[in-house]
Amino acid sequence: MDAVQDEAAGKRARGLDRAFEILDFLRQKRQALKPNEIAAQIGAPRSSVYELVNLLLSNGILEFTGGDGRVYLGRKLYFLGAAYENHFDFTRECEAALEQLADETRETAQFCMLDGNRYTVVRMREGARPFRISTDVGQSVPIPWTASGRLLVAHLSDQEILNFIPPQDFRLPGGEWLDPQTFIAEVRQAEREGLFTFNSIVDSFTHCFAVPVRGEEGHAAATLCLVTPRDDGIANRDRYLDCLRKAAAGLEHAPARPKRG
Amino acid sequence: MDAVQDEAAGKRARGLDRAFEILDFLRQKRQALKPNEIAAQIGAPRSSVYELVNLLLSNGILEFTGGDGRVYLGRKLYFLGAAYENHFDFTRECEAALEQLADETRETAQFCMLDGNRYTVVRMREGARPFRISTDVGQSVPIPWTASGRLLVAHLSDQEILNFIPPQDFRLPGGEWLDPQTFIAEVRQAEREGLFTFNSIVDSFTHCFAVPVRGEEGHAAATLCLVTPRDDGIANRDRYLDCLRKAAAGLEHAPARPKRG
DNA sequence: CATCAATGTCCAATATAATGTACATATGAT
DNA sequence: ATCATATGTACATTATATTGGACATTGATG
Repeated sequence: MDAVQDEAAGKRARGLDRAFEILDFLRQKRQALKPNEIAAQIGAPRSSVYELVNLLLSNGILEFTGGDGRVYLGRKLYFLGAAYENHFDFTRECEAALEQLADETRETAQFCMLDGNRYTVVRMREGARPFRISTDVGQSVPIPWTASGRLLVAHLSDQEILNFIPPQDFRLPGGEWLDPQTFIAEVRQAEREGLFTFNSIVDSFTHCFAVPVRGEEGHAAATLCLVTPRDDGIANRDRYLDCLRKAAAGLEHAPARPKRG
Repeated sequence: MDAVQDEAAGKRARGLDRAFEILDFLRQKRQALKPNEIAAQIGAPRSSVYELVNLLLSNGILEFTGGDGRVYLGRKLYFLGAAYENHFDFTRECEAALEQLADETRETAQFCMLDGNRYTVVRMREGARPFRISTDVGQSVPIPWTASGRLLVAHLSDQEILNFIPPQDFRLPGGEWLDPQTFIAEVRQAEREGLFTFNSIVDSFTHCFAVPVRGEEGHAAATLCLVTPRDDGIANRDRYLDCLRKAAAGLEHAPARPKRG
């Protein structure tokens, strides 16, 4: 992911950066891996990875699991993540908003945020349809692939957006390239309207709705989304958008509120 | 916490260790702090802390929050923690067990684990009494202060226990010292009986019950506890222990189960 | 005003961390 | 048996990360 800084060949990577590269890689893979596999797949020197993995193991950041010396994210990370969640206590309100959306629309509802320079589904409530439409929670995805992506970068200038999004993320899953200028135009449109909807680029049968959840600084700290079958989405467009806006209003300013104090 | 390795004076700390020391410190404090304050309070060189904090900020591990350049744990940690929780999916069963305990006993019920070489309450359900007895979730506490602590180290040898627990953690909150040999005797007793109960050392009015939740390796991966007023605890001892054992049985082998094979 | 403490930035020195390489072992294919 | 691949360990080299200390700024206090 951050292999961008390979600009100057033969440059050493900093331990901290490599360490978090390893952690992020394990998160993406969602499975325990051997140090050797990690090294090969992230393109890092084996000796460095072994050294870092051992350090992380001794700190409880990684844990042995799955046997054969495989490692995965450790309990310490759970504790740290829980502390974050506790501090910016958005979980309760978030679940309530998703619940409400699911009740009112019977569609799949998602709460999404940026994960660095990519997009991720933080929490999800599946719809009540016989055939559910769902996504992997916690996987990060290129920003341009998603409706929410248009909203989440809207506070940046055009140039900042281009700097922020990795160039290869404009390549869509099918292989075609999305013109960055087209993307930026959609971002500005989303910004003006305070919403974005489209027929999903990542498949051929869903329609996506996204509205911003604004944080203290006034820009989209997160989004609430609905993922629906195309027909239903287009048929219920106005009602669904109303539901989303209502739910988002209930969340505003919640994400940044500290627990006590 | 890990200031133990100050053994050789004038030794440089490794960036990774220092970084996680900072993260852990923020978790303990449960509030945003300025880099300068962090440096002063953990006894690290200011220049090092500034450097590391900036690195962690640029990785999303820390975030500016609270103004005045204060930093706290970042969103990335939440994502990593969520991935851990997802992999070792104990949350659902855990909540169910606590719910059940709360229903049956009306007392405060806790799910506890080791956090490195200390003890921490991972999840809690408050009792239904007019005056609730509760603890801070996520604070780490010396192992010898808790009933659970006797169970969580029972798989170690006597010597390993002494090496594992920081010596100063045998000092009780009142200032008195707990004899390590007494502690070890209690550990062995807890191991034999598969439970530990006592009048809490940290206050004068509670009685604590703890039973192990055994993981795949057969030793206590976690504990379930009840914290009760002393009278009630002693009066209902047998019933409460039955409830705990039943709830723990429902959790066994759950903590280590990966989500998808 | 003078002084002190708190805060952040900058920089050179050197202890050491990241790396490449060699080595050891196991496993499976040819 | 021979070779190739996957995996882990050990170590010397050198690029650099950690650190101490100088410096600048701000705000509070006497």
